[in-house]
Amino acid sequence: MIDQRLVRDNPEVIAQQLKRRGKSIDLTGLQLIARQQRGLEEERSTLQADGNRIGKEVGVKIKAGADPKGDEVAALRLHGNAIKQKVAVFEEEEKALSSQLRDQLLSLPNLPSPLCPDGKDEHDNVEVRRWGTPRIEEGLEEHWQIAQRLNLFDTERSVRIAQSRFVTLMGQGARLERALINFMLDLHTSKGYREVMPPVLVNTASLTGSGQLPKFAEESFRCADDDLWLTPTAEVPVTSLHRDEIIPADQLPLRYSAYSPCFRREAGSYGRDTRGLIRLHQFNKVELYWFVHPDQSEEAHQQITADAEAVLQALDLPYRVLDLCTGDLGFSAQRTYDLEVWLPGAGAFREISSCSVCGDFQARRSAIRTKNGKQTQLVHTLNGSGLAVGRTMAALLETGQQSDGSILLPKPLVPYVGFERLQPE
RNA sequence: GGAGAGGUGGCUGAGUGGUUGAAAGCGGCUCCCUGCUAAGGAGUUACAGGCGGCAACGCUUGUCGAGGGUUCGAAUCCCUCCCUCUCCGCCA
Repeated sequence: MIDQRLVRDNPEVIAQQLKRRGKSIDLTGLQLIARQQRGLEEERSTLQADGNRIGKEVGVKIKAGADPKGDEVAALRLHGNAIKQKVAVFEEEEKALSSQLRDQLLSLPNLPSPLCPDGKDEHDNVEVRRWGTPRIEEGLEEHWQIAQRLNLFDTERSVRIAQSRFVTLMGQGARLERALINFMLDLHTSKGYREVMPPVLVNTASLTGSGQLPKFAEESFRCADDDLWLTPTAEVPVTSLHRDEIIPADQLPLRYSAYSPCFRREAGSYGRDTRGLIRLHQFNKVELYWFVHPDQSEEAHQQITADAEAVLQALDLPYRVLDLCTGDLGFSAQRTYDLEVWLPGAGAFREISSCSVCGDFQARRSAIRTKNGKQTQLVHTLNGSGLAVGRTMAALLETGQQSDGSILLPKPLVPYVGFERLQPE
């Protein structure tokens, strides 16, 4: 959420920054609401101060021996009642304005960082570096072909169990998925991340706190009878780990690595990635999440990205890093690095991690602050996939394919999986 | 699902109508003392909004789970809701 003081005092700054995202928003209405609200607040609190004074006066007089039913006290009561009525009128108006203001503010995306490259859509993203040598060959299979051939999952039966876009991993496939989760968590915890396994059902406040609501309700699965949703990413529960908290400055940065299944409706992606592990309603992800002092988010962003890259490097998977342009930035992000892994079978780079710095955007929505001496201030938050597990498996399958049809796994993974290569069972 | 108890500041925990944003303790911060030192003393310390000030800070409003109500005045009384804990039942 954007600071409402900015809306009041410098709405043109917001408009200008949101324009970089490709959104032209007229904020004069919102500014008016914000200013009216503040005006009412001023009048109301002055009145309330009068009312409080009368209340005290009555108490003092009665204690001093005045007749509680005498004229003097009765006059004060009358005055108190009059004030009360006026306050009620102001209050009602003020509340209406406040909730309007809040609703609209919650629907505004974060302002892009000044460092974020300007651009319209994904074509304007800036490649900042590459790692590894992409395997480019004719005749390589795509991961879903390999998975089918090696019997790693069952998609048809998954429709019976659930729907399309669900997958049931089996045998070596299930084993590999599990190994990858462990591998990633071990790698991150060895660098000081605290491991987290959060609830995957989250309430509305949690989804609002990290920015998925109110705008993206149609992307999440909801439990109709409860105030609960299936989490689209561990970023949601981990943000709310510290919702409404003041974190002592000496505890920052807090760095978490959370495994969770993730659930997304993928509304509006009908024809795309219908086969395999790329786009599913349910997938596994290991998420990295930082709460940092506001001065440190810039360096933290570099570090969290490096920590995500470390997984790809350990698995020997070539990738490139994109600095997302303003037009491609997610709702809560200020700046984002996407990691795209090379898929030799598909012959393309594919997003496997998204590392974002959100500034105080989520912290303000979630009331997460830190305190240094007397000063209370909002923390900054960062998140990054470390990594999307299904897509990692896809990359491993395509990268490790051998001429005999087996799949060679990277060495560091072997102790986790229990075998060196996947082959027909 | 049944019965009961309870939700108060960063934490523990007092407080049942009057100047209480709230005792005490812990923790934090500042300063002091120091030959009895894994110590002692003094002070300070909630959050959010608004106004004033370059600032230190001052003034003011709201907040004792949430929302309503009674009252000149509510942490305290009434109503509704939410949540937590304990016991019983059921169950991974």
